[in-house]
Amino acid sequence: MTRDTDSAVKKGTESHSLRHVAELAGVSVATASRVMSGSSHPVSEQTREKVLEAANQLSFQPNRLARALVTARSHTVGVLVHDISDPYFGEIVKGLEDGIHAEDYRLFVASSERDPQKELDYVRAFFAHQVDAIVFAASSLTDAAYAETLEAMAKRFTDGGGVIVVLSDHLLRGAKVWFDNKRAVSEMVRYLHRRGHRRIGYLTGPSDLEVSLVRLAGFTAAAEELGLDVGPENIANGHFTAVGGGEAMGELLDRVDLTAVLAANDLMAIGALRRLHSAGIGVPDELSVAGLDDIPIAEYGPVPLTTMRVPTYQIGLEGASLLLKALRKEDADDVHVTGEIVERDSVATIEPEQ
Amino acid sequence: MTRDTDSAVKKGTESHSLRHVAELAGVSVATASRVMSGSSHPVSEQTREKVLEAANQLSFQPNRLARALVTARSHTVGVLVHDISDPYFGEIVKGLEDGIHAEDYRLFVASSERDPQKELDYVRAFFAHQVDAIVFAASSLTDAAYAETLEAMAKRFTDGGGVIVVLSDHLLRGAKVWFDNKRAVSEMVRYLHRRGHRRIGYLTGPSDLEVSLVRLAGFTAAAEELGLDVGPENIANGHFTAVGGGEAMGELLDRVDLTAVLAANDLMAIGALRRLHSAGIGVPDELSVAGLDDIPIAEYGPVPLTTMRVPTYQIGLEGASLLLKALRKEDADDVHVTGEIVERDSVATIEPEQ
DNA sequence: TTGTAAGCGTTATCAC
DNA sequence: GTGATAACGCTTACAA
Repeated sequence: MTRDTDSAVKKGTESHSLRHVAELAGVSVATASRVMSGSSHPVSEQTREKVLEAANQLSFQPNRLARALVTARSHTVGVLVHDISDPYFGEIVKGLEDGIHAEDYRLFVASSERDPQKELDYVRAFFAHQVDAIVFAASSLTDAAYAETLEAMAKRFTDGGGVIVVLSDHLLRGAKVWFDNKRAVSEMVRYLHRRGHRRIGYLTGPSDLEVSLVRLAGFTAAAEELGLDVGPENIANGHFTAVGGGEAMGELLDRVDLTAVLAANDLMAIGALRRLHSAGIGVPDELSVAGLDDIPIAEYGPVPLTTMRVPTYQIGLEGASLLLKALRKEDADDVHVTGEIVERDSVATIEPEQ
Repeated sequence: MTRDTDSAVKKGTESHSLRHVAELAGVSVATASRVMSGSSHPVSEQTREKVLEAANQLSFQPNRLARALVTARSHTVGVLVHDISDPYFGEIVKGLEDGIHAEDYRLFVASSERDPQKELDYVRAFFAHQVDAIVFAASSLTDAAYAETLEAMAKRFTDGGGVIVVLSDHLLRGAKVWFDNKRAVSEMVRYLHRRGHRRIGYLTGPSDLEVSLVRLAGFTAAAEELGLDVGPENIANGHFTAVGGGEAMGELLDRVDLTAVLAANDLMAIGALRRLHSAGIGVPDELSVAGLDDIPIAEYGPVPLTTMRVPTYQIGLEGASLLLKALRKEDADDVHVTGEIVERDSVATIEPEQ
């Protein structure tokens, strides 16, 4: 019961299968496959050329889906981010993509918007599409039911040979590219201290986000270490946005008298900057402001922001490298990347008091 | 020659196939398929429940690759952008993703970096992965060999039932979401004119990019229409970056005396802003500057930038809707989206001269 | 309403 | 060095 044996060598517009190539080359499908897949199985040079010629003539493209079905390797990777329109994640995705392109892997991208349900949906969808690896670019959410489900799913995935890479603090274990958020914040606090600041405020992010907690820990740890007098009144929280930063800044302004404010991320710092601007408070003359991340906007804000550069592109690239290694069953250590302080104009050097 | 009939109902950690579900439910694979795929083929309520129960117990996830192989629908879409770390594309991708998520489509993302070879590679890879549709988010490149190859590939793709969506000026035809770049620039010129400006400069982008040409055409058309005196000396070109904009601004400064400068995009405008700032030229008091796109940075620049908002998220969303319609063989008209001018602080109203 | 079996486009096993 | 042919996990005639 053949379908269209006759149409064998029709050089039309439809997509051709290995069978067409084989027929045109006058060889078996098996042989054609061996040539096209770069198999190690021997094929005579003459035959190889015939096949290549036929494939070329038909513009043959092997169907990766079919190949995936039999090899159990889809050559696809799923990456989960919080928001793909955020350049932070955009850079990571770019690094990942550049890293896996060479080995001919493709990237599925999903933006969860920090919605636990959506996040689980996307991971499930990745599974359905048989991705070889999943990259969690963002930190995990702190929803209990979500955590449990995700962990169970991850276990099945890795047990089945799937690779998990995390590029952030995450409840899931897997190959990890590691930017030490706690240490980064501590370092920024020490930097401010070095510039003479003693009364320092902190704008923290939403407490249901792991990063928020970690970064906050970095602040309190450094404050304690340096013997700074920071109580709860020195800390205000808001969303990881400019608006959130502005509001938090407003709170702090009402509560305490400070010489410097550190924000949990640049967006919040920019919001703080704008708030101070509209309140007529000069930066850095009356109050210093520092951020964290060095997003593109940081440079162009009302006052060029002093912040710490998180090497996002590199994180993506290292993640890709780790992922590829894991896929090859090579083991590799977690990678630790470090940021560096980018000094711009938002922090003043002052005479230390007390 | 059965493989592991015995392991039928093993509730382990490996991934299960329809066969396992069928065996656990005590039905045939066909019946299980009919339930899981939501087929219209009748299945008794009792059987359906048994199957659902079994699937649930095994956490069964249908293998989309296998399904795609037989239905010739992969439920994947590829999107090609110039740079995924650019929020312009990030927003589009987000809109696309949100739009196709509901219908359970997944998104492959590829960043071509405007490299013709890379772009073709990615498109070929999309084909190999049997995407149902390809979205060209960025304008096409103007390389002749590239154009020819791409056109041939596109023809084969659409002939085979593939859907092409373009979200920008593109050599390829397909469902189109349309932002009239020429008109947008013209409108900005008219806006500057309304604010009293007569001596207007233009910072244009690289001439090997279609958008550059189209936007430039918008400038010259409006200038002519308004009887403005703009010769070649009023136009400087540079890359679509802040650095490029700064350099182009420098050129203009050396050549002509202007009251306003329009940049082909916001990044260039910001570059111009910075250049003017360091040259001690006040914006908007001494010179007005306007951009185009309304990227996130626009608001936070040295001077909040007056520009035109390109509804990127909406473009993505409409693109998704068009794509879904085409996939359903419904026909739909191209969608025309419009931008609106966002007035900030970089443009002054002046007394028209001459 | 259910089941049997062919087939999607590959690769892999086994003969020759 | 080459070729049949059985998978991979699913859908879909066609039968029953």
